[in-house]
Amino acid sequence: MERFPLSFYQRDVLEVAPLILGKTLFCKVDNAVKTFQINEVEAYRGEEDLACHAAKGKTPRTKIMYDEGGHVYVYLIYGMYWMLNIVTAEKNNPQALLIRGITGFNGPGKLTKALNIDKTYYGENLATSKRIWVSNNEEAIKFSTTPRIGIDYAGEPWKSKLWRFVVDK
DNA sequence: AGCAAGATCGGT
DNA sequence: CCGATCTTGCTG
Repeated sequence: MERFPLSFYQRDVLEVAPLILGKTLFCKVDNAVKTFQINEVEAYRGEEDLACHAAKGKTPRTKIMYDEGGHVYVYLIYGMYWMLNIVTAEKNNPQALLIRGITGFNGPGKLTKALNIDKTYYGENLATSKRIWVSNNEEAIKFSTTPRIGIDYAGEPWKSKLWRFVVDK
């Protein structure tokens, strides 16, 4: 299956989330390309979403979210865990999907450690990168939604939005 | 220049 | 529940 082009990511993050669930993530680890199924993601949707880093506007860290969808947004949290995100929507509409789970690794900090993902992936283009991309497959999946994890500080209505998408077992 | 907080995780 | 660990963005 061919990798998704940038256009796949250039629509609302709430549209991309269910579409990307169950799809195949390719990542080069120790010089070998490995594949994983994406089974948990969270949507962060624009400056109005107080849980989204873009709520603070465009900064050196968040500027990639203002670029067109299909790029990678990586940042360090708690001084020790890299978070892997995929930017969605059109240019200047800052949205991103946090990858929280893939086959074999549940938890956003654990999967980036397993894939050796760090700040050097910031801005990577999923349509042309040689070390990370996503492709379609024939998987038929069902999913459930829940509130997002660890963002209670954002308050209502954001902390209650059902913007965490999980593949059913 | 200094500081508080954070999209986590593993051990008590 | 608590600590590890350090970048970021805000304040002064």
